[in-house]
Amino acid sequence: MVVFAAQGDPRRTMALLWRGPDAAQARPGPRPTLSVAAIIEAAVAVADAEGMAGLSMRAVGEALGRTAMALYTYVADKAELLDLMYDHVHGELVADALDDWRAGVTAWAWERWEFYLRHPWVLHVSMARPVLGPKELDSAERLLRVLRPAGLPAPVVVGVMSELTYLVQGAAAVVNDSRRAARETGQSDEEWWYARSAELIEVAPGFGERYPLLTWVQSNKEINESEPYMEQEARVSFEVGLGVLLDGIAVRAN
Amino acid sequence: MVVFAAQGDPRRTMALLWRGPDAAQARPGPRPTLSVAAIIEAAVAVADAEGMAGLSMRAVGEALGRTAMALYTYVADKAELLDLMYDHVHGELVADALDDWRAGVTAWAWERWEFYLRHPWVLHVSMARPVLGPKELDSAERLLRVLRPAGLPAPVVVGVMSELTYLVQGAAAVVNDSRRAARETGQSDEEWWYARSAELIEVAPGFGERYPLLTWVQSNKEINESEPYMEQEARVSFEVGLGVLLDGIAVRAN
DNA sequence: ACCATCTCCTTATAGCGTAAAGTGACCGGG
DNA sequence: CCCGGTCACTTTACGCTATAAGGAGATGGT
Repeated sequence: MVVFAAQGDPRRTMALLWRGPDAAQARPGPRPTLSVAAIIEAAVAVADAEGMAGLSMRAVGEALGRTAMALYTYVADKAELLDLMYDHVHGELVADALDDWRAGVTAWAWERWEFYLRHPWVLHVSMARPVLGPKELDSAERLLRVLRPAGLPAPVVVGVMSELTYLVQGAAAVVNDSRRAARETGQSDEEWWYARSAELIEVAPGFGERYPLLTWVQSNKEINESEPYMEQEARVSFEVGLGVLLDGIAVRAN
Repeated sequence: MVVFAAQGDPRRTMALLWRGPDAAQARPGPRPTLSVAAIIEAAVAVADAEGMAGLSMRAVGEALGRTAMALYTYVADKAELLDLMYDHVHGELVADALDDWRAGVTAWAWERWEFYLRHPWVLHVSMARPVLGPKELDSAERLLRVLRPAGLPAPVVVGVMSELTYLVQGAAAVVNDSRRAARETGQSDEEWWYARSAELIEVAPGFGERYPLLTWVQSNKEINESEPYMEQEARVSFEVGLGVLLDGIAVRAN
């Protein structure tokens, strides 16, 4: 369900992204009862609540008391709407440079973490054809400002920027997917894991001999029962991974 | 389009994964003309060629000269088929420990890179409810063997393992998505980028002043015309990111 | 007042996973 | 040797998706 930038009329989409909707001048025909902004807001609400799979033109229209087709007066198609949604929510991101690049990168990473948990559908928008809206570009520029105090050369900065993004997105995706799985199947992480490991032992006897290292890392985990299993797993991996990555950056800093 | 493990009868799926199909004993009724193995093979071929979005029960059935419904004699549903496909292709992965952990991790990473470019649909299978098939677990155990010579404590190993996976998957996803976009839109990376940057300049004058750091990193790129733009971008980011991460691991090694 | 124009609706199409029911081939027991 | 139970496979159908096409009705400029 990865989706690309609108292909119908990129110029139109870019104008909507950068100039906002055209000023309403008096014209024949009934007065519009919706607006691009209202549609974006409703669509974000639907996507936040129902996920990317639940984001349908019908659902957005219904949230606004209209039919699906009514939306096509305001946006070219679903891909354009998604571009607008994507750039819109990037306005929530504000992390900027701190004197200490390490503190700055850490703050940036946690802001992103929260952001992707708040808007899981954003992870399903492809980065292969970036939207290039103002809010997305603003947030990219700010990440570069955050990294600047480390004094890395340009090619390394680009690589590190991508890597940080992949790390947060990958870990956040695990949390999002496990929450969705728990909701859709009615089975919590713990219930799922308990059932699966029982089956695994049954069907694969001699697990400990065949997988000594998996058994080793698994047995060395401290489990906090107050947090769903996969969420804790992903969050701790994120923290550790971020620390290792920061150490790697430090090697090349200054 | 992220998909989870089969939920209908996990025990059945686990048996298929670990024991293979049951031995065929003579029974009334017409002889089967298909097999789970043949269906998996055909489904992988369809998914490799058409992507996750093109993987439909109808398409797989057609590839085998049958209807979609014929498959349901062999697999419980599409989710179970996907689990079987997922574990099956993990049999292609063979990277194992080398004396030098750095060389070992590098070899592992590039094997994964090629793997995800060969099977783009694998990136759309969620890690929140792992399949837990033998081939997937074998490859996880081997990654742990690759990392062992670095002598990291167990919690760090888990974090690093996830981080390496997120890095390869994230970068490979960009390549896969850009190839798919080029195929579906008939517009190469270069054509797309050229058109979009022209629109960007038109709609956002003063780009250089508003985005000095983006302008800086962009102008410091060497572009090799023989490789599609986004692919080169992703591959170079992957190389650089991997190097930085290895440096970070080295800080904690021994 | 009229008409061009615009918003919004209804209808229709092709494709998805899969439930339900029908067809006919095959094997073991009488 | 044939018959009844069983199984492979097909057809049909349902509700879901994005969106093309065309119609209804409201509005502002002339």
